[in-house]
Amino acid sequence: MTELHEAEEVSSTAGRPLTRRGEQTRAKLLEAAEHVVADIGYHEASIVKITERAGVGMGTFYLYFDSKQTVFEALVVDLNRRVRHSMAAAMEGTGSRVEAERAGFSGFFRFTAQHPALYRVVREAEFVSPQMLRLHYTRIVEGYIAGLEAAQGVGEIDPGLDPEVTAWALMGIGELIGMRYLLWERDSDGRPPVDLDPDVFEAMMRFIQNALTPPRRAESEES
Amino acid sequence: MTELHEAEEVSSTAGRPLTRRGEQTRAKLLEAAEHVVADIGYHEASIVKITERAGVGMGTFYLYFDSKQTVFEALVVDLNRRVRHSMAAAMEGTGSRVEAERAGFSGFFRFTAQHPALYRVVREAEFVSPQMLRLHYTRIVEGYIAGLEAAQGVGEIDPGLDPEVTAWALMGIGELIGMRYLLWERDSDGRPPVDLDPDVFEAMMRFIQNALTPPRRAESEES
DNA sequence: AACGAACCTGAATCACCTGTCAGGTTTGGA
DNA sequence: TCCAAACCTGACAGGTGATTCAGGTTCGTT
Repeated sequence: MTELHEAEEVSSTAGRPLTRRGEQTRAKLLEAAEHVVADIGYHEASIVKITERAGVGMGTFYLYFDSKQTVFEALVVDLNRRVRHSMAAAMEGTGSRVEAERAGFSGFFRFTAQHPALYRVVREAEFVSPQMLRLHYTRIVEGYIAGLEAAQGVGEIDPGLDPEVTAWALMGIGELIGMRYLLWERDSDGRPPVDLDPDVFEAMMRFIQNALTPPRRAESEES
Repeated sequence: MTELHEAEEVSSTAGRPLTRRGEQTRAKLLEAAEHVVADIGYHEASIVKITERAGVGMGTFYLYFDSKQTVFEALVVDLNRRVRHSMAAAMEGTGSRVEAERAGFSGFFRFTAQHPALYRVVREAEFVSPQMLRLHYTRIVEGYIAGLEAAQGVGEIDPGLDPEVTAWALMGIGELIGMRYLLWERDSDGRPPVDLDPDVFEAMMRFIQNALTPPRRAESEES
C-alpha cells in the first residue's frame, strides 16, 4: 500500500471489469483532467469542469475515480509512464553515454513541450500527493542511475562521480532548463515553442558533457 | 505594475505609516503565514488558521494584506530576499569562482534546511502567482550570470559555456539536490537534517567543478 | 424482444472559506 | 488627564465545490 514501485492503475475501478465503453469513458476523463489541471491547476479544477470537458455527466466521474485526489494520482502515474517512454524511445540504439544523455534529454524536452501538464501537475503534487511527487522523480532517476553506472563500468564517464547524486543533478538541469526555455518562452505570436532552442540545447549539453567526461589529469587527486 | 524587478513591499499597507506595533503585527502575520503555508499548503491555509497562529483576530489580517493572494506574494518576496542574502553572505570574500560556487550552494542548502517553506511556497506559486515564481528564479539567476561572466573574463571557467544557460542549470542542480537530500531525508528519529550530507555535497561539487572547469584540450573543437 | 449488467445523470447535501463592517481597545503625545 | 489616530475583533453575508444517491439509459447476449 505504501509501496513506491508497484501500483499502476490508480482509480476506483480496481478489479471491476470495464467494457470497451467503460475504458473509453475512463480515458476521456483522464485526458480531460490532464488538460483542465494543466490549464488552471488542481484546486481550481472542479469535477464539473473536468466532466464537462470530457462530455459526461458529473456523477460519472465517481464511477471511475474515488475522488478528485485519485484522478490526480492517476494523472501523475500516467504522465510519468509516458515521459519515461518518450525518453527511452529517444535513447534507443544510441552509442556512448553522452550520446544517450543527449537523446534522452531531447525526448524529455519534446515531451515537455507537448505536455506542459507534466510540469504543472508535478509541481502541485508537493501538497496534493507527496507520495506521487516522489514516485515521479524516483522512477526517472532510477533509469539514470543504471545508465550512469554502466557507463562508469566502461570508463565512459568520470569514475569519481556518484551515480545517484549525478542523476539528481541531471534531472534538476532538465527540469529548470525546460521550465525556463520551454514553458516560459513564447514566440512573437505568443505561441509556445514546439521544442527547445537548439542553441540552448547545445549550451546545456556542453555543460553536461564537461560534467560527465573523465578529466584528463594534470595535478593528482585521490582515487 | 508588471515590473518584475522592482516591487518590494507586497501588502495593503503601501503608504500607510505603521507604528512599531503595526510593523510587529504585520511581521507576526507574515511569519505565521510562512509556517502555515509550509505545513499545509496555500489552499488549505485559511486566513483563520494564519491569524490564529499569529495570535490575532481574523479581521486584523485584512489591515495588513489585501487578500490571501497578497500575503502569499509577500511571502515569496520575503523568502527570496532572505535566501539570496544567505547565499551572498556565504560567498563573501571567496577566491576562485568554484570556491564561490561552493560557498553559495552551502548558504543555499543551509537556508533550505532551515526554511523548507521556501521550496513549498515556490512550488505552489506555479498557479497561485506565476509572476512571483518567475521573480524568484530570475532574481537568483541574475546573480549567477554576473558571477559566471566575470569568471569567464578571468579565464577561470570554460569560455565555451553560456552563462545564462549555465546559471539555470546550476539552479536546477541545487533545487533537486536540496529536495532529495534535505527535504526528503529524515534521520532515524524522523528529524530532518540540519544541513546537507557532506558526501552528497562533495559529489555534487565534483560534478559542478567538472562542468565549469575549462577543458584541457586533446582533440580540436570550434572556438 | 427482452433482460440483466454496465453505464450514466445532476439536484441536493454538507462543510468550509474569504472578505466586510460596525463597533471596541490601545497608544502616545500634548 | 484626555483625545484622536491606529489598531483590533469576530459574527455574518455571500459563495464554492466535493461527493452522494435515487432513478434513468444503453449494450450485448440469447
